[in-house]
Amino acid sequence: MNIKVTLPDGSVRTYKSPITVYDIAKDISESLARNTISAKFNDKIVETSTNLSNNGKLILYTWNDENGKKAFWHSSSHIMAQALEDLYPGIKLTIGPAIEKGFYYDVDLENRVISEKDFPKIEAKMIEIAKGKHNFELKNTKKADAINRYKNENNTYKLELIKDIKDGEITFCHHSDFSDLCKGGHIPNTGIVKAVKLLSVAGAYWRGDEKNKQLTRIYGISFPKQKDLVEYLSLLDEAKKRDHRKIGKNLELFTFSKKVGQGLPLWLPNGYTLRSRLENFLKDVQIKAGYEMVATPHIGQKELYIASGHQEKYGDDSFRSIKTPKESEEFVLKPMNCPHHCEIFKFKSYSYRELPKRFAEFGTVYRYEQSGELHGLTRVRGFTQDDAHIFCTSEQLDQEFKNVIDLVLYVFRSLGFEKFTTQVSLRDPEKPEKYIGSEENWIISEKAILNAVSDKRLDYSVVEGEAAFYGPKLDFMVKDALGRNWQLGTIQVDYNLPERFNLTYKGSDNELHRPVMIHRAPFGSLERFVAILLEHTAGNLPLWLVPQQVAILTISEKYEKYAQKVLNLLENYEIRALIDNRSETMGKKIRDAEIKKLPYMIIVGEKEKESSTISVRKHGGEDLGNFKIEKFADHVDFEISKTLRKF
RNA sequence: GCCGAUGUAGCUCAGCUGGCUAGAGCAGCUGAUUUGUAAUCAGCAGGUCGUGGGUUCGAGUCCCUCCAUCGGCUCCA
Repeated sequence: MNIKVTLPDGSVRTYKSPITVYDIAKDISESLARNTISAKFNDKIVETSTNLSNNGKLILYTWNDENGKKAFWHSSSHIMAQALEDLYPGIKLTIGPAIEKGFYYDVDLENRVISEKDFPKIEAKMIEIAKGKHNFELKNTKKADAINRYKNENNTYKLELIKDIKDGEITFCHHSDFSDLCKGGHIPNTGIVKAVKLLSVAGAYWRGDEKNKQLTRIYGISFPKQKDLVEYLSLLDEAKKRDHRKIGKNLELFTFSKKVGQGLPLWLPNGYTLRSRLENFLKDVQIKAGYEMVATPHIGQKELYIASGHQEKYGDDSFRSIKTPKESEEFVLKPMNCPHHCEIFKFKSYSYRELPKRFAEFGTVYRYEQSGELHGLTRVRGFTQDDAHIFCTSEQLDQEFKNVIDLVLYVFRSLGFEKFTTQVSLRDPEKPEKYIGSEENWIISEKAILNAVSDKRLDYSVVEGEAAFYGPKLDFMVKDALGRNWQLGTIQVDYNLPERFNLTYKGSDNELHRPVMIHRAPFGSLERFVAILLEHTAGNLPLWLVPQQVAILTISEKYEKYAQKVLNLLENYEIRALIDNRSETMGKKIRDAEIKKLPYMIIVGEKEKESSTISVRKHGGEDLGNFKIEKFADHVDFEISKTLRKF
């Protein structure tokens, strides 16, 4: 029997069935066959050794394809599992998938411990196995046999996995004398793996549930060439240099103190300048967008959070309430601003004509994050949200939501975040007890968000179970230097708090109606935003934002007066500059200004003083030559206008 | 919170298998130098080696507690 195989370019080839993926690749070209390490047939990942016996669409993958890497890394995790079984007999294997960069395997070591010191011997074992060029073979196994095997091994994890798979669909992957329950997606043989590096060891709960046993997870990465590994490791090194914690220290932006407490950032003068510049930027934009600034205290009575539902939801896991001399009184450090803003809305009664009301506040909030979760400025216990709550009618919801999206996009563009993803977070349909509010309201709000994102043509993904407990949300995610995703901007629809706070407005029908509330924060938090911004720019902040834009370097102390004059003139053009008049060489002053990442260096000496000009050097080394000060100011304006456009 | 690792001067780091008063570079201070596009020279000062306990004749070094940090897991209003 003949089968027709359609290739990605649309061409159709006819083969005698059955035929392996490898043989088809070979028919196309020898080199393709050599490089093909995985494939997809009719939307299902197959092995290169898989026999095809019906018509279908075939995509061949090499190392250069995402799916090729996936098969490569997944196969590498099998090799690691074999190495681990060899070195630590009796361990229990659980799962070992490929991830975005590399792979891991979760094992139950019982009472043994693996630490980084053990990596070299595991790596050596892996390479030894790889060199054996063992073929990966996927074989069907009867459910009963699989169960028997893992019963003998006393591996409850695998038994749990098998329970959920139908008989007839259970496959094991074999290579060398190793085999593992596996649904497939392997490279042809172990010999293709030439370079291996284990990266870290960590605890990970079985099935991701804190209540389950904690297993040992070993992360690793592998490559088809040693050179690729060396390149990857140097890339990792480079990324580490962009770590905002390091840059924050070098540029004297922020610090932490053991005495003040973990997760409580202290902003240094430079950091404060940066932060307040961001605040002012957003303040201006928001005023143009019809927001009104408000301010609320850092604490509120416990009753406020009982009313909002936060106390019930988070009370036990947050900072405990503050007692006063009065026995019955309890205050809570505010973990969010919404309840306060609801009370602001209640200050007076609104007519539908006055809506939407948009109350904005840079509100500092405190959340007791688990100690192991704290991370530089990206995850802290005290932070400032660029918060606002929009109270509007149901009819206004769609438009308001879209306006907020536009605002977030403007903010991101002004700060150079071109690469971001958006995520729509909905309820977990399995766990309704996690959420408050009526079914009907959830449906309306989820629909409003989905409408808005498709209307705005955002590239979004939908994740169930990630919603806030009071409503669904749209998050803007940006990666840090090491590729970890962080949520920055967020927009959330909420029908519940207006209900709980009994918020109303007078409609055109002279009846009272319930407003809808939108929670939104374009930065998310100033702390996290600054962190990600630093990692993105490696500390080379946008010119309009950087605390000091120019260093005026004097050739010698004789030119201090002229430098002062230049500084004053620059100030007239609202250019922020400092003078370096130390008794140091020009080379030294330039070096220091470079390290501090000042965008411009102005050099003043005899020449400049005589001609009333300045010599300008750009950060990074480019000599821009001699300028009149007005011309330089024009240049700076022009450079700023490249990133900062009018809202 | 859990698993693993780390913690030496303001910063970056050295200090081998426990053995005289714990070192270096940068930053700081003092002085000399008055400089033309990424480090001028000299001198000085700076550390109860994260904390508390233990083992030992002797601990920066070994063991335990706690604290903090890093990489993950879980969590993230």
